[in-house]
Amino acid sequence: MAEYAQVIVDVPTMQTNRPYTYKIPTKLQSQLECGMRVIVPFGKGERKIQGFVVGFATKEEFVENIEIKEIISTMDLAPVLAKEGLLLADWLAQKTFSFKISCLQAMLPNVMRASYTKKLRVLSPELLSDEVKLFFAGQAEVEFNEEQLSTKLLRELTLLRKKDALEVIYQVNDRAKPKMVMMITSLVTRENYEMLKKQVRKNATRQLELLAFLAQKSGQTFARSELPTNLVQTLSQLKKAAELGWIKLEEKEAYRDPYATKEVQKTQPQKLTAEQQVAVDAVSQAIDAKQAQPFLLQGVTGSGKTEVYLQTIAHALKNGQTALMLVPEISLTPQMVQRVKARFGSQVAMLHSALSDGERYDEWRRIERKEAKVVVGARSAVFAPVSDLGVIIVDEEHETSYKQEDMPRYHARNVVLWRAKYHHCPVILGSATPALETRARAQKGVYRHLKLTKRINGNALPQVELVDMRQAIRTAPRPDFSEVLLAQIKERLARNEQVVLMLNRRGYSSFVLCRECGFVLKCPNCDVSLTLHMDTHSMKCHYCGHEEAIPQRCPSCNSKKIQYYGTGTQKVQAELEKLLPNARILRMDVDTTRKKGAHERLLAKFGAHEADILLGTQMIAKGLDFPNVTLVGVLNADTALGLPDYRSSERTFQLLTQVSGRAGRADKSGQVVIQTYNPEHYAIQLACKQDYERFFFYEMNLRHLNHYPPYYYTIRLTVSAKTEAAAAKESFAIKKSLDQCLSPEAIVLGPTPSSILRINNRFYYQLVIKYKSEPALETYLHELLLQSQQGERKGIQVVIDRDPVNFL
DNA sequence: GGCCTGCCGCCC
DNA sequence: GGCGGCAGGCCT
Repeated sequence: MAEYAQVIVDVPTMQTNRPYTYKIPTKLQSQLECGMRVIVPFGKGERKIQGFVVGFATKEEFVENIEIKEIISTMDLAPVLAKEGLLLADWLAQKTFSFKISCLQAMLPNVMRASYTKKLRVLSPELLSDEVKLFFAGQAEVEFNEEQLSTKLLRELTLLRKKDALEVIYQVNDRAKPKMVMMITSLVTRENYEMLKKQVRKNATRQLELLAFLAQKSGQTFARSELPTNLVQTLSQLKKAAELGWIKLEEKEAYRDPYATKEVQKTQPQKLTAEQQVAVDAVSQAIDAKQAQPFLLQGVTGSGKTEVYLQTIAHALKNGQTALMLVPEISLTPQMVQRVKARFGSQVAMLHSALSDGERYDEWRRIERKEAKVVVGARSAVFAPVSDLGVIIVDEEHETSYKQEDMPRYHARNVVLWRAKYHHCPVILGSATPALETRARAQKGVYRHLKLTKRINGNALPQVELVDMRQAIRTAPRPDFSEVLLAQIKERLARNEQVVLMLNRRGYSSFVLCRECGFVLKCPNCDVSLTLHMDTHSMKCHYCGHEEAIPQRCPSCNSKKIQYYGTGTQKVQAELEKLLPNARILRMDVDTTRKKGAHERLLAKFGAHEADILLGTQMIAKGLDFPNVTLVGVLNADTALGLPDYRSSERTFQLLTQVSGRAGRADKSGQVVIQTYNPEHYAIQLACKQDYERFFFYEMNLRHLNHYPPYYYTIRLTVSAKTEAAAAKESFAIKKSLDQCLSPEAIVLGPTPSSILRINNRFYYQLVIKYKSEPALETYLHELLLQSQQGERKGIQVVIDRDPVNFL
């Protein structure tokens, strides 16, 4: 047995990718394993911190003349991370320029992240001054936080500490406690009942009642809560009953099942179309052959991708294997979840952001203990502790929400591909509008290309009509509604059918502008205008959360001619109510869906036809399936097109194609109306025709000409600081060292101020590196990562983002 | 000379 | 984050 353990330590703001060596105390020699969490002393102050055991060493393996400290204790009886998780963390840290500790933490449920508390304890009470005594208020131990103390008190406390009159205690708190329930098995039988009864005092009525109760439940196991409370009040009474041999006691883990209340009707596999059958067969063969083969399943909306997913999952389960399915957070709500639950019942574990930390931990435990064989979840579910994976599915694989925006900045799709290699299992990347990178790999044969070209019900794709707003605005009854669209809406309402209206939120919110002097109300902390929120009657900043009252007079010129400009969902709703006073309108945006479960409730309401029009932002475009919706209107197709992001065409195309697919999914045919100021733009034209293939080749050509992915790799460096000068200085310094390490083939854009220079009183500059092959770059960026930690003290932050999903 | 303060490097 | 070390400044 090794004497020493390698530990990745969790020290806030001081992160290394180097493990530290600790001595294993004899009492832990036999039980310590890789992947366990431990508590170790760190630094001069012997501060206690959490760490992960990632390896072992013997004395010969290191020749260093430093004092080796001992592990204090373990936090786990069994490893919380398997070997796969540890290997994956190494790979992630390397690929995403992240600290290993952040990768390890990302794989565990939140509750396993240590929380630290600091306490002061009195050793020599006689040395304390009156002020310090007041601080302790008669207690021997007090929790404290430097920031909350006056400098005078702090100085005094520091002095007392030097004199050993006080000591600081660091504590690591583990919040991961499985909820336990006491299970009782009755050992009282008809045979021994009389005998046991004789042993009880005649006047002990409670005991006799209990015995009678147990005789009724003979041999059964039940929770303690099912025992009438008047029979057994305390745990010691229970234990006594166990001693007498009346019952057997057991502690069992209780799970908080967030879906427990809902009864789901079980569904059977549906009959497949020829195309679906080809897809299911291809993936099933790869499952049987244990091939780590990725498939691109490209199918128009309504072509039955989900049924392909479900049947391949069933195939994996039949082989005794498990399955992992990722869906975008937004569509993780009602319908997709229902369909998976309906097929696989209690074998399904759900992981999504609406779960409480406790619920999430319970689901994680169910997976780890192999009680759940099918895992469905959003981005972070990609780390679910599933073993023996048979197939992994990524639905709507082009969704940008699969990319994590903070450390570790991973793309779930890439993690999936890694895990598939590890488990030797196939991957299905499903989408109607695959990311260009994905489709390009299918072109090259890296992914196998499966196509679903027909809608299941044989319906034609919806008719799409473009409205050129440059013309239409002249006769439009309201600036956001053309005559054509309004007429179409009225027609549906008359037929008692439903309508979905979408507006692009980006650049589409209400702000306040003074018509006298042109003053625009801006956030005091960020370089953005404040957005009007009618529900709270206030002006809000979407970046830092700043909130203030709606001005009655212009703060600049004191004119009363200050009014709302632009269009938010709220304003559109108000317009719509004026145009169609009898229509029932449901608004769905960030504001109306903030509360837990609100998203679900709104959709259920719309599904039950309690509203005629669903008005919302991007979130309504995804995965919804309402048979009675026969008209989809897009109010502003092009607001995203003008953004300085090379992906804006791709985004617009995807969004329009997706939302168009929402119309007429069942027996009724659908109509789509798209209002735009750029009717001739290729992304809009081709989205109208639902022509992904032409869009793909056209866009690929542009990417090739402009040196963008998938022809080039990109890395974005963002530098932020408290002053603009500091941010600029640091970013130019980085640019200089980059020039030294890069080959002439690489392209560096910038440094330039970010599109929003100031957010929350920090200034942002950015650099973009475009390259094909740069052997020295990865090493340089890892050095930059370690270096950037020093800068953090001076308030300079550097963020390295490989393959960023947006350039803003 | 003594001691407070700010900055820097290191922590198994 | 926290601690010791070290350099520079000002007090008595």
